[in-house]
Amino acid sequence: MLKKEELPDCPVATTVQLIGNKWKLLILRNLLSRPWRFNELRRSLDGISQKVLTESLRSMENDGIIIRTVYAEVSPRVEYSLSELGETLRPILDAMQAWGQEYKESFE
Amino acid sequence: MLKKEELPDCPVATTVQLIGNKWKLLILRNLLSRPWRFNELRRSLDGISQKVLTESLRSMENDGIIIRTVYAEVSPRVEYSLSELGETLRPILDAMQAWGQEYKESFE
DNA sequence: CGCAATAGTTACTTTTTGGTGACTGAGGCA
DNA sequence: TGCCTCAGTCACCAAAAAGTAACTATTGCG
Repeated sequence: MLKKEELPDCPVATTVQLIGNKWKLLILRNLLSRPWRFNELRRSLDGISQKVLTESLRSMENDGIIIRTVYAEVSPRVEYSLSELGETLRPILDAMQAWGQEYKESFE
Repeated sequence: MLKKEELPDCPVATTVQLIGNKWKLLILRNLLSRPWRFNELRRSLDGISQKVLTESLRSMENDGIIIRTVYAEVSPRVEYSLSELGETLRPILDAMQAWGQEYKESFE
């Protein structure tokens, strides 16, 4: 979790620092609908490497926007879900989704 | 300007491909209020190098979200402003601004 | 026993990105 | 005359990000 002093003055810059990155945004897009397992995310995010996926998940967990839950099962199951804070990011992703939709439709 | 075939299926991924990058988002934040000159942007975006600023501006110009206007004056004046398409990004930046604000306030 | 799946970590290499400094050319100013 | 500003470009080098491959532990299954 970032400390207050490490945050930029500008609110947009603050948001960008936490989620202004390709893979984090795509992970969030997935987690908005339901919890996802590690390998499930990996298969869904075309082109992401295991390393980058773990690094992104760790970073988002540290920032308090996602929650990692380990189920003591066979075989091991780890689920990633949005925290309450993560849920509050939904309007941003919704706006991006809407814009992308419009943009793509403008080509038809 | 990207062609339709180069865009990912997912609308969020499409948006991310165009503006999912630290400096582009901060440039947009500035341009939402008014047109900015090159060196004015450079001074405002703390830590950006001239190279990265020009590259970001060129890329956004190619994608049709900003407009570069050269005024034949002494000394040369170049202004960057949002295109109509760029204007439609406002809700995304607004959502990011609102979230960052809330997030920062949660530390007080 | 040996293999498969899960969810990683670690070390090493490669690719991409970004930074630095020099240069442009036109006019303003002391 | 020489230096300043503006808005860049270009070449080169360093740093950061990402890819790759090997390895971990656990348990079930045939």
